[in-house]
Amino acid sequence: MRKYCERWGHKLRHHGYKCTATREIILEILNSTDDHLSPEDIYMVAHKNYPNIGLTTVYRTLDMLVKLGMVQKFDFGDGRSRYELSEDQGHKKHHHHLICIKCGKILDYSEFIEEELGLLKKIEEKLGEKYKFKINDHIMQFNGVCDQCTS
Amino acid sequence: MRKYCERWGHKLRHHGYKCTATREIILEILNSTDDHLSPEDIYMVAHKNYPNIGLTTVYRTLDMLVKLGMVQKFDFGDGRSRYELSEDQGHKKHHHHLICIKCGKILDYSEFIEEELGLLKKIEEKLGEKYKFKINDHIMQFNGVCDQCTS
DNA sequence: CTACCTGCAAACTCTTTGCAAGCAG
DNA sequence: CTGCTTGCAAAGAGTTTGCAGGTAG
Repeated sequence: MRKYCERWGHKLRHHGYKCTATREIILEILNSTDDHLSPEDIYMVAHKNYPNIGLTTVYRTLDMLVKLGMVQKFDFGDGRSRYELSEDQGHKKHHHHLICIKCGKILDYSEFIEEELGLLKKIEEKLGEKYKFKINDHIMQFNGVCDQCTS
Repeated sequence: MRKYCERWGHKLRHHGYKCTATREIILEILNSTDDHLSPEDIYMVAHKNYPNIGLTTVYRTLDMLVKLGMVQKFDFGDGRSRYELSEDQGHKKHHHHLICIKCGKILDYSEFIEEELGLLKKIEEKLGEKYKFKINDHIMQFNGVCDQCTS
C-alpha cells in the first residue's frame, strides 16, 4: 500500500479501483471543508499540492465517487455542479440546504433533521415498495432570498 | 388585447410584461403536459405551431416565468434543466419527484404530500425566521434505481 | 507486466449575449 | 411611435472524449 493511501485506499480497492495520489487528494479536500465545491474549485485546491493534476481527472474521479456512493452531487442552479462527501464517509453530519436564488449563497441547516429524516425514511420505504425503486438518497432544499439580497 | 392572450395575458401584463404569441404558446405547452420539459423539448413542440420561434426566446421566456414564480425550474442531473408550471398556475397538483439515476426516468408522486407539506411549511417558517430568508419554494426528491434498471 | 489511470487537447452540449428588425401597447 | 421582444449568429461555460504515456498491484 502506498503511503498516500492510508485513509481511503481500502474502500477504493474494495470496489475494484486502484488507490492513486489524485484520488486520495480529492477525497481529502472534500473531507476537510464544509463548502460545496465545484470541480473547478477542487481542481484549484488540489493544484497547490499536486500541480500536475488535470481538471479532467477531477471530473472522472468525482463521477466514480458518486457511483460508489462516497460523494453526493448537487445542483444549486448556478450552472455548475457541486460535491460533498457523503455523511457516512467523513466528519459531516446530515444536513439540508437553504439557497439564495439571487446571490447563490448556500447555507447548511440541521435544525429539523431528526424530524425530517424520520418522515423521509418512512416515505422512502413506502415509495420504494410501491414504485419498485431502490432508493439511495434524497435531496431536500429550500430556495429563497437572503437578508442581504432583500434590501 | 390580442386574441392569443386570453389565458395568461392578464398575469403577464400585471407584472409589466407584454403578452406575445410566443409567451402564450410556451405557457400553454407547459400547462398541457405532465412531463418535465427541457427548453429544447418546449422549442420542438412550439415549433410545430409556430415555426419561426427561436430557442433563444424559449430560454428567455422561461427565465422570466421563473422569476415571476409562474414556472419552477428543476435539475435532475442529466445536464439539462427542466421546467414545470407552478402548482397554482394550472392543472397540476403538488407533487415531488422520484428519479432513476441510471435511466433518468422521472416519476411524480403525491402520496405523502399532505404530511410532507405540513412539515415543510413548519420548517420553512422556522428557518426563514432564524436565517432571515424569504423562502419561496422547496425541492424535494428521492434518487434511486428503478425496476427496469435493477436487473 | 498488464490493465487501469492520467493529462492534454479537442470536441460537445447547453446556455447566454449582441444586434438589427419586428410588434404590443 | 417607443421601448420591449424576437430570431439569428456567435460567443461562453461547463463537461466529456480520444489517445498516448504513466503507474498500481
